[in-house]
Amino acid sequence: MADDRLTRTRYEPAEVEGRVFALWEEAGIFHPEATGEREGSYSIAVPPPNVTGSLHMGHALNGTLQDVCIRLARMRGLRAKWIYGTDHAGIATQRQVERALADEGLTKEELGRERFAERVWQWREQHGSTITEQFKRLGASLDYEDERFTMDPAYVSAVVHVFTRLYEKGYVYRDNYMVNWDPGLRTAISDLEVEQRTVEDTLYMVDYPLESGSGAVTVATVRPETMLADTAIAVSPSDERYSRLVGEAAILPLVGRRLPILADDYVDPDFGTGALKITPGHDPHDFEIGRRHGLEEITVIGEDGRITDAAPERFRGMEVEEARAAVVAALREEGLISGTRPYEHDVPHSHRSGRRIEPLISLQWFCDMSELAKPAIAAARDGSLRFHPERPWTGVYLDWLENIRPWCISRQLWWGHQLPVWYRGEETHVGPEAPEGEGWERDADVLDTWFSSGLWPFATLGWPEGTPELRTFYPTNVLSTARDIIFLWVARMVMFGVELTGELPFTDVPIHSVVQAPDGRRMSKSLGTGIDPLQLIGGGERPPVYAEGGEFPAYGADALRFGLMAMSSSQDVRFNEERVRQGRDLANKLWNASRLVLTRVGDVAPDPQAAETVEDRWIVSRLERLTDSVTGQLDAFRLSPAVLELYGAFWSEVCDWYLELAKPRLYEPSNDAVSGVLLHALERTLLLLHPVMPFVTEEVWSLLPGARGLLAVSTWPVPDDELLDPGAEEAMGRFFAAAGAMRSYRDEVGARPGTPVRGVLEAEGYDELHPQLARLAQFQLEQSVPEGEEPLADIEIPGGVVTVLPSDAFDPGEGERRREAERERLRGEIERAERKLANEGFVKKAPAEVVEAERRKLEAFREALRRLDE
RNA sequence: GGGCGCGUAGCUCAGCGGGAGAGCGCUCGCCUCACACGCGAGAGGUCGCUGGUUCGAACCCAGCCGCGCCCACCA
Repeated sequence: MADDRLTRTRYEPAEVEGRVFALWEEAGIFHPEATGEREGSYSIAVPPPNVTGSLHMGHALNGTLQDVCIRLARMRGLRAKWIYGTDHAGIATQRQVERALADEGLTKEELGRERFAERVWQWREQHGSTITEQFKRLGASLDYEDERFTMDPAYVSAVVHVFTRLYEKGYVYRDNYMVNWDPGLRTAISDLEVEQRTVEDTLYMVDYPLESGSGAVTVATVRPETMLADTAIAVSPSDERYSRLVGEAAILPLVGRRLPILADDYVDPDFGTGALKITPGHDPHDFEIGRRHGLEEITVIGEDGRITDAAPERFRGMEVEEARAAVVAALREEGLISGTRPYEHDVPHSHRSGRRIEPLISLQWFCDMSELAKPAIAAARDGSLRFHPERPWTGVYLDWLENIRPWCISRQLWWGHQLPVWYRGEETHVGPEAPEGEGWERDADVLDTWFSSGLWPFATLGWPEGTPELRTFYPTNVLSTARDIIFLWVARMVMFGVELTGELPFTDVPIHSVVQAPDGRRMSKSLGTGIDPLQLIGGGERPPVYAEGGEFPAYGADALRFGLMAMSSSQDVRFNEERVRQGRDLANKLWNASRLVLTRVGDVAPDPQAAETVEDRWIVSRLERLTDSVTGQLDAFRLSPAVLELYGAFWSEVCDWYLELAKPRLYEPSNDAVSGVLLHALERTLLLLHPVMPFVTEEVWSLLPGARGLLAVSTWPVPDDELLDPGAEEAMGRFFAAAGAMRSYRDEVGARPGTPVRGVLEAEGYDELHPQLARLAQFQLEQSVPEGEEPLADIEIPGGVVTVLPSDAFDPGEGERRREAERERLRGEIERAERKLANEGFVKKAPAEVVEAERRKLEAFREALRRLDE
């Protein structure tokens, strides 16, 4: 009956995982039928990884979390679909391919746009399956049979449809406006792709001579090169120093342009000199001021990051840094720099290229978000969209939406969704195809990747077509992510979802930890702080963030999953290999406990009703409580407590106590009753642990007696109050305390291993458990103190004492030492309790039951001390 | 400049108003017929500091010190 596999004393993930995963795939359980009914269905759309990406710790954590939800739903009998697919990831992918081309000595310009696109598709062919294989290694039960890509034809047409629709509604528009220009990538980027970095700059004081010839206005700037595009000087309306100059003009040095001096509230009279040079072409604030006052917008820095022909000839073609030096030198020559000082401030940088952002006025496409944001705000307010944990993420989400600004959606890239916009002279057409007639040219720009990602939960299901998939699996249930893309992605999906489908795309948004490197830095490939999840699963080289170096053992996927769930809560955590090891140990423990049970049980079915002893009724009862608690934690997305509770309950209650208690009966020839309970305990453990540790649990499940299907589609247990037994729980609680006290006694007294201590049990409530207590505590319990023997000590246990008799287990001298120590402790406890009860405030104001409990404790301590002193 | 969070055992982290917890590490004893990736027993915390509220505070409030994150383009 015992399977050969059960002879192994180690659980070997490498041997099991591939085999078990194949079983799931063959059974097709990851691909639910699209019945057209939303009722009875459950879905999650995976945050699509970059097509050419590879699995990092964030994927592993988020993937596990989602897989737990999906597996739980599947076990509840729902048609559970975990929507799979990848993102074309415009900038990231384009850069990878460009780098590959560079290795061949090519540039994308040499290839041309079409051939470049072909190269990207080829690249995707080569690298696109990597991440899929890695998700499988993790055990992720994604619907691999129905994989999507954001550049699939159907997806592309969904994107075109959305763009057109939003254009027709007036939300999407084209404007000449100030954007964040990334000089490295040569494209505009959105506000969210900009990060502030602290930079050491020099603040220059520059004198601008007045047109009247009587003196000069001094302005402060950290970017002297932009003065070439100055079109005004602004001062505060309240600044008396300058009030007489308002309406006059200054002459721009090096250029000679006439600069009107105007008053604007934006200017802070207390900063710098109180006079501000206005450069509408290269500063967002100045741009606003310029528009308010109708100033000319001059561009001296081009999209290539070089000085344009709008500047004096001697500066043209220079890089920004170069131009700055040249301008400063020229000003110095003319004696116009009246001072400098070091200046530390935050400067926008491109999140992608790391380059300093060049604010430029550029003709781009924008999406006005103000109307779209309204229902997204309402959904979070009325609780139909729920973040987990609710605080602080609901607030973070709302703050952003309530201050939302237009979104620059066009990108000057080659890889992505090309804008469905055609131009002919002054005419503009928006739609899937060019209008009739000659001479229409398509806009060369592509959309921000997040524009297409925003459609993910429904475009993957075939929207805008009313497909069976869409009807069955939309709206989805859960969207799980780390906080870093709440704005970039989550909020936009909500806005698009409501606008386009009329429904929230999901209702629950668990926000999980960001896993940091063990040293607290961000995990990143470039910093060398990343840890490859696959090397934890299958073993591999330890990265240098670990001082000790060496190799990771092959912990296995279950171990990694457990470790990630255990270490991640709501706040950021440092990666903790110990948790992964704990997961491996748990898998091994489960394996070995299963071996014990499966190699000994009789031919019976799991049966909680077979309980015949207190300990049987106790473990059955405990398992119901565990089921209830774990289910609640999982439903609330509190994975870490759930997983730690499962660990603790299985290890200590099932293994350390119950299995040990069950052994004598298990080893008897006729063991049906205990077998039924043991199998029930094992079965319940496997069910509860399966979403987190699918591989070991499925493997053990296949070894259970009797024909059964896959654990992955077995029924998630519902707690049954009928099986609770508070009496048994209380009795066993006393039993554990007694066994603990007796074991401590043995240890402190230095009892010889294997030799029982003799004693007499003089306590209430152990009738049935007498022999078990003796066995597990290693005592030889006799009926009464024999004639002529002098007891050595009393061990206090719930409901009485164990009187210790002389034996050859230890030297009695040790006993007295221990008794004295115990007296000390009790005296301390009594003093503490007396002091508390002497406090009038406590006695008068604390709830009666608390005071009463304190009195009972005091009495118990006094009683114990009396017994010791007898 | 706004906002949020964190500081609990050597380490990584739970707990968030009624006598300080887990895993690892450490100490002691055990290769006990499921498991040494194991079993049993222990040691180890002024719960960042200072005030306050309360009969009672790691937990609530205020201030401070030290970290971190998000949002924000005062030249």
